[in-house]
Amino acid sequence: MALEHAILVSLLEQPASGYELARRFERSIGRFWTATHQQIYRVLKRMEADGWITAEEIGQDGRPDKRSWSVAPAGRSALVTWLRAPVQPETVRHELAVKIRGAAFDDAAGRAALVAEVERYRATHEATLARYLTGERRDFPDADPPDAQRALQHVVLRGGIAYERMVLAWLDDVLTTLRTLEN
Amino acid sequence: MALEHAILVSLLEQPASGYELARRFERSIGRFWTATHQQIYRVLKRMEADGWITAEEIGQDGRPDKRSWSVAPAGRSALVTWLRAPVQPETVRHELAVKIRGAAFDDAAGRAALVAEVERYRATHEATLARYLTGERRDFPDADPPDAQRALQHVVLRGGIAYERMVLAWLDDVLTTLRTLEN
DNA sequence: TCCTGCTATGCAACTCGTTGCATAGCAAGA
DNA sequence: TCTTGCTATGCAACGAGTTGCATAGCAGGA
Repeated sequence: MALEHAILVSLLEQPASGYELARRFERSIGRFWTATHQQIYRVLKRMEADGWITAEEIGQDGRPDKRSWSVAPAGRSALVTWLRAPVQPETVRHELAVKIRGAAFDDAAGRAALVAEVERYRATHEATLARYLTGERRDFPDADPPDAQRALQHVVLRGGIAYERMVLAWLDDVLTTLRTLEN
Repeated sequence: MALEHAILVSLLEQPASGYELARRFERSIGRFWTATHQQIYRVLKRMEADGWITAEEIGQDGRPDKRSWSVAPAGRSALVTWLRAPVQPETVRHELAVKIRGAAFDDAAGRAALVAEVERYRATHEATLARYLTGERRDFPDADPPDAQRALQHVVLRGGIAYERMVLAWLDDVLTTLRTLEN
């Protein structure tokens, strides 16, 4: 219900083609909202029909043409309306937590496999944290960024960093707990 | 794709009716997996057809009959198969983060409204943390719980507590940032 | 007495998200 | 030369999740 609005924010920060949006959703925006290129193209079409965004055709030689999308006034006012509506409680899907509780109904071999899986999972989160920290040093070197847009981007990034640190600490707790059960 | 498995774990921990499951999903399981009663009833029907669970009819006077579900051997082996498969990367939907970045494109009045909204949101998370801590004191008073099932439930609960603490700290950061922008 | 809320289950319609596939040309490496 | 991978867009089908509504009896308070 809010993919439209995530796209509006991203396009206001910087106009983009569907393909570029999909890559942003893999990177920075994917930190708090995931979407595939299919969803994005479908929603872009609907948003164009609603007059929320307008396209500029860009011919490129050697590559397929692309359509660069910008936010129209109607899109901007739709965004503002949504911004001022109450925040919906977040919906959570932590598959790993289900598996951890499920491990009580598997045997020692299954729990050993889960330990390996948690270690793999931990490595991906460690890599994500490293990526965030690199991005922070690159994009926010000043202690006090001046404009609102950058300050808000930074505080959201700090949220991502805090989340990853919390996850890593918890996964260590999980590993300790799982290993204790093997004795 | 994994609601079935969350239900299997819950029913292995304790058999339940669809209605009771729905309440568990509002409470403890909802910490890491949300589901409405509609989803649950539909999935239970499919799981019964697949022979994963069996029902025991319980007649109650003064109340509608209920069907108490237990996990059949086929369900248990389906769970074990799933437990040993790789964990899918979690899909995130943080509407609030979208709104925070979107606030750069609203005016001072809109940002003031967002501050109020973040405060309301913060209060719900503070209440959730309090609920978790109360539950922890009630269900895990010992330093070292003996059996695997309880130890695993506890480590998942500690994850929920760590998450809520992280969110509260981040929301304070967000409020400070938003208020700085007003000057 | 009426209204609200709880237990208990379910249908129907709709939207959202996922997966597989298709096109098409260029660049770079094996 | 062949294959892989990247840019760039899209269709079709399916599965998952959401919303509104319906039934039904009991308990408790206004």
